[in-house]
Amino acid sequence: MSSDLQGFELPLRLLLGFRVLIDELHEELARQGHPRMRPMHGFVFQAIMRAGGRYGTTAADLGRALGVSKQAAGKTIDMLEGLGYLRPGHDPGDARRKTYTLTPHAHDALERSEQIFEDLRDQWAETIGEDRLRAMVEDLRKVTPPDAFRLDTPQWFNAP
Amino acid sequence: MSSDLQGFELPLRLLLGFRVLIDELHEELARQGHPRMRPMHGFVFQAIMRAGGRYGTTAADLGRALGVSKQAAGKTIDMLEGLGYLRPGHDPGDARRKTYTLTPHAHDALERSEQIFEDLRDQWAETIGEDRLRAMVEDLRKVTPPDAFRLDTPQWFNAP
DNA sequence: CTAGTATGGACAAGATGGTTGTCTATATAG
DNA sequence: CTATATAGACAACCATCTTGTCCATACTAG
Repeated sequence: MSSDLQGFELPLRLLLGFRVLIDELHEELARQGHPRMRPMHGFVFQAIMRAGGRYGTTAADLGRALGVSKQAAGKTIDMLEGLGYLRPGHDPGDARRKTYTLTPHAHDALERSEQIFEDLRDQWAETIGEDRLRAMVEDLRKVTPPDAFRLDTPQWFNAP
Repeated sequence: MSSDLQGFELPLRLLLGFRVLIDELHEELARQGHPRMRPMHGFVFQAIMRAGGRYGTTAADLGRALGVSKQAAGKTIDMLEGLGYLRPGHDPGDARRKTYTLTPHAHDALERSEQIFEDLRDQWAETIGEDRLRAMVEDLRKVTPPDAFRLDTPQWFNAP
């Protein structure tokens, strides 16, 4: 980055760091049988695991978890179901709820993501040192909200 | 963040760190007379300053600099011109080029952004320590591309 | 000088991914 | 039993970026 960015360097490096990890994750995921996974799908899977109830997660649940409308969440669910990552079900105690749970294919994607992130983390540790990397994450925890799972609008940096 | 994210923590914290800075920047910018500035406009201003020629930057220049189509860049330019951040001009040596340069209002926004980022940086330094913060940026420099000004598609984490 | 090629800008159409609003069916609280 | 809240389906709309086409201007090789 050229010298004239000065004050912009901290945010920019954070964004670039994120991009580097995410881009490499998805290159590798594509090689490992998940070519259609998109950058946010891993987060969506996590949200689906945690947001729902006993019998799975509904579009409304997911929308609340991700901070988007239930309609937007519904479209994401349709796509993921089409890709074989979600399986529909129902809640025997509430006939309104159309639930979804992760398929084995989705669990495979999550496990591979974990492994790939771990490998990338190890590469970073080799470059900057394990202690420094640990310090970085620890420090970031101190300056970011503790439980920010919602990213609020996924297009937040384009949003009006 | 709950414990089960494990490997996702590094990328997530990087993204959250970026969001925290950008959100606070724009809250403060709004207070300081720039309520319509959007998260990427600061980067666009930087790109406009550096991407063009002697007489300013064209939509095609900007598109190349940002990694988007010239049409998309043109729409961004239209919006920024409408907000009073860009002034049209022309290149006396090339009648095809419709150039744009930053207005004083845009320079004001850039200066205020610099100042606000500096203040936010100081807050972080107070929380985690000046040395640790410096180490963080230094380390991120080592693991990110040196001159990545292009963010390639601005919607990269939604892109197909 | 001229012919061919490259580039800037305008315009239109389409994809994507989000929004709000409305409707019906089911649940739940009083 | 009635009133209210919520799930889901459907439709309309909006924003942003894309591709493709077209014309005017510039550049380069002969």
